[in-house]
Amino acid sequence: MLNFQQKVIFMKKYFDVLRKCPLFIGIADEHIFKMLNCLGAKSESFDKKYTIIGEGNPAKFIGILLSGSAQIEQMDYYGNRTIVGRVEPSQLFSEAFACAQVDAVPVSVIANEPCDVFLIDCSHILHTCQNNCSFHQQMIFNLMKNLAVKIIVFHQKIEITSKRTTREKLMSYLMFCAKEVGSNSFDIPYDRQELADFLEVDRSGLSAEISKLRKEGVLTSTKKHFELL
Amino acid sequence: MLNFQQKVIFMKKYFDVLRKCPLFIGIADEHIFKMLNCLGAKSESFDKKYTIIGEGNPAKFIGILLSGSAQIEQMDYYGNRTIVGRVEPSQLFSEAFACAQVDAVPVSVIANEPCDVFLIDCSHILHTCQNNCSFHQQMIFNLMKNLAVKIIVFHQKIEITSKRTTREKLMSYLMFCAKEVGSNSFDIPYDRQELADFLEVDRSGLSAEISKLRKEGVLTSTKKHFELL
DNA sequence: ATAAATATGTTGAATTTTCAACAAAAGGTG
DNA sequence: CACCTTTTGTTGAAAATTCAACATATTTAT
Repeated sequence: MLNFQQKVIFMKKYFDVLRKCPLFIGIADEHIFKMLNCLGAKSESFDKKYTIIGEGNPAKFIGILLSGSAQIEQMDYYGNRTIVGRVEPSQLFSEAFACAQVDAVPVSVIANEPCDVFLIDCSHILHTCQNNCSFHQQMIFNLMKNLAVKIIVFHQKIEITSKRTTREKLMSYLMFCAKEVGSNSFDIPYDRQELADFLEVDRSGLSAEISKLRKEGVLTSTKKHFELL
Repeated sequence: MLNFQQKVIFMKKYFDVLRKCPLFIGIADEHIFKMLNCLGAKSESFDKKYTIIGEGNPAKFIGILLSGSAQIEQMDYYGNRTIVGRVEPSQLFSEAFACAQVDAVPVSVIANEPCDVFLIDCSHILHTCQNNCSFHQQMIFNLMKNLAVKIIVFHQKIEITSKRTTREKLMSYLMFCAKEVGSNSFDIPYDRQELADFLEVDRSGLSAEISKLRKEGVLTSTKKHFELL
């Protein structure tokens, strides 16, 4: 009951976020509420650094991030972290694992800041709902497109991390950021350790490389802000 | 007309391959022929080393590999090749780019051996066909699941290539292969250069590492056959 | 405001990779 | 079978990464 109340609060508070969610593209505003009920969305909140979805657990839920930001992380048995990607409000997470119905999610989804989320039981997405909700087909189509876009993002990550040197990885990444925002001046979402874990390099070596690039006049940077010269 | 004849020949010759294609799961045999026509599938053949889909071109087609094998390759501006993955008969390729409707495919699909393929114009998949083919929804669903599985595969690749040393990358990959076939004795699909390009390491260093592992008694191998001890 | 905790930058040594060049083995072809 | 081509293995030198340890900012909490 309490959860139901929170769900209603979230739906109102984050309506603008929800209508931008890839899951609801092409679906009229007035139907989004109905669908979230139909899908049995559960509302949850997570504090900074908390695990939203834990590595190794079965993939039960598709997540919609409503506020805050989260990171997709992979850990190997040596404890080395790889940051696979980042989740911003409106975006889905864990949808691939839910759709592929994997026994064990190979990543963790970690809250970077306090996060509000909706979690949708994937069985409600993969099987038509009892009410035979007419928007289900549109949603499957949306999910399909969303997954296709995520694969493009993976290709971009491979293009960056397949480079052999820290400098090349960093420059590939920064040039990609610049291209994306359409400016040589931009902020990156990662701190140094996170950037290192995203680029799959050593943090201290990354710091050294950034200093070197500064001295060479290739870029200026303060913390998370970069400018390519 | 000639192409239509070849299409019919392919449909008959490769029917067992087609019915295993992720696109046609849950669709009765007798409907697959009809659908391929409905989708306007084009049949094509490629010789070894030929480019089936070229990097930089717009994503127009979803491919179904009927025979042979193909590789997904990425090239950077230095000419360094990264092998993203491999395509075996029955599998789809380029479907993510087609579904995401990208302007420029970021990879090339290269025939490893002589290949027969079907190419389906993605507009026929993304928009309901004129005949309002009743299997279209099932196909979208299948495509969605297929894309989800491919994302899992990307996570596996990242788990392997995010390792920092050639040895760790190699061992991760080999252990993954062993797990997949359920035996410590298995063949890999790559030759040395291809394996190096898949693991994103130097070929000669990879050869040296394999030799070292042999001497240490960790594995035996001849060409593409490996056995973990 | 101060202390504590976290993040970033710096450095040198050890390890590892890459690169280039070549040798040896395997495969294909006339 | 001999020749040519391709693949694989080997090596040493140069370059780059990682690792550990520490210095310096910066942020957070009390």
